[in-house]
Amino acid sequence: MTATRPDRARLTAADWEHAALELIAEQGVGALAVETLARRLGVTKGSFYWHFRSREALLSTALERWEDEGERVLLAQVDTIPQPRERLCELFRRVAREVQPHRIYAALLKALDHPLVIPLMQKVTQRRMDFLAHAYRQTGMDRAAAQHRARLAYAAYVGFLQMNLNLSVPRLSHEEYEAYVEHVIAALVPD
Amino acid sequence: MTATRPDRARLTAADWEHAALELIAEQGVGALAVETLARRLGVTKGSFYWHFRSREALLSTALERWEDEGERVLLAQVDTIPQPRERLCELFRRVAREVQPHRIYAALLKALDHPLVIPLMQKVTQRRMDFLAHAYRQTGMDRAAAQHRARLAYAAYVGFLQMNLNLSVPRLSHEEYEAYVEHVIAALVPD
DNA sequence: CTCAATCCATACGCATGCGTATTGACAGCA
DNA sequence: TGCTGTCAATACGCATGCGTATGGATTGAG
Repeated sequence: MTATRPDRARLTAADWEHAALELIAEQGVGALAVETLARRLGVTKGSFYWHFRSREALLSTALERWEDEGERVLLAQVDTIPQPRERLCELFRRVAREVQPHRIYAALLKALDHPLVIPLMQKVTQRRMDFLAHAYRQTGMDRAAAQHRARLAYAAYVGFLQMNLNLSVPRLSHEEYEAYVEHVIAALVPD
Repeated sequence: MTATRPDRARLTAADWEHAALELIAEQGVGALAVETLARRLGVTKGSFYWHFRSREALLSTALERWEDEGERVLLAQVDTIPQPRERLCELFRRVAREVQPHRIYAALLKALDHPLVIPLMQKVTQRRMDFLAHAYRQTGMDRAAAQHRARLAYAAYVGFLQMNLNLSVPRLSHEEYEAYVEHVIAALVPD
């Protein structure tokens, strides 16, 4: 685990994957080009094709890495909160706070053309909606209502990301943002 | 206004624009290529560059056309409903029914990289959110709450489109879909 | 010190897709 | 009938970006 890749001359596959995710976060999946990445890392294509079979291969493993490192931490933390309603509120608040980690997610929303991105996002979406539905279920909702509410809440999340990160709809001030989050919690968390 | 372009030999700019929107709806903005379109229309590039200066020019006018023809009808119809709450419910239900017209919108959500798409979507988003905020205001909400609720509702709309049209998250049956819409209305329309 | 494995540079081939240049076909009109 | 404007076909140039081929440099093991 080398800290943020000091500039030792030789690279590893993981370095390429991290750089790829960084580039995706900044400019989207479409901007992920081999020579662009190479320039960023101070090498040439020659290096890349030693570590990876193809551009697709890099994208594939990078996305895999993102899925692994992504949400485990957050969900694990939130899962320890005993009160069901409090757990949902806290989940919403924490998700609202972490704007940075969502940059890649927002970029992937713009790449739902791509054959590698689609199944990944399907998995992630399903897992998260299941988590939400389970949480809602524990607040006393019946099965159907919990699933509908989970879908609604996750749609609101996805749409919000789309509007704020991909569009730059008139930026919310910090106060407005906090107020919005509380409004959402009031509207989507029962009682 | 020729009905769905009968195959007269000569084409007009409007034909290209319609075909462009059709292609965008099916395969996204990225798939909008000059020669692809030409093949569809049974001609070659030579024709295209008589009608348009460039690919960007076509995309630009096609998007303009979409914005014009898009939402005016729906919003005008809904705007005639006197009761504020009933107006919101009806808006939600009608939007829910029209799945087809949203295909282009969903495609544009995947193209929020593109310099022509971004400002267009900003305009459309802002206009629709203002409409929603106004409607919520008329149900008795204060200004801030109405804007937050409008943002939430529109985010839910965008996210839902993204999940259903761009992802193909486990398709909802017709009954489930209807139930979901009613759940959303219950959650997002006051009283 | 030598050798082999690892990592990278350089130079190329190739496909795609935009845009241009030139010529051709066909209409209506004089 | 000939002319002109409109629409289209063909052939090309050019840029981008992927992938390959081949050789050079560095490192660690023996």
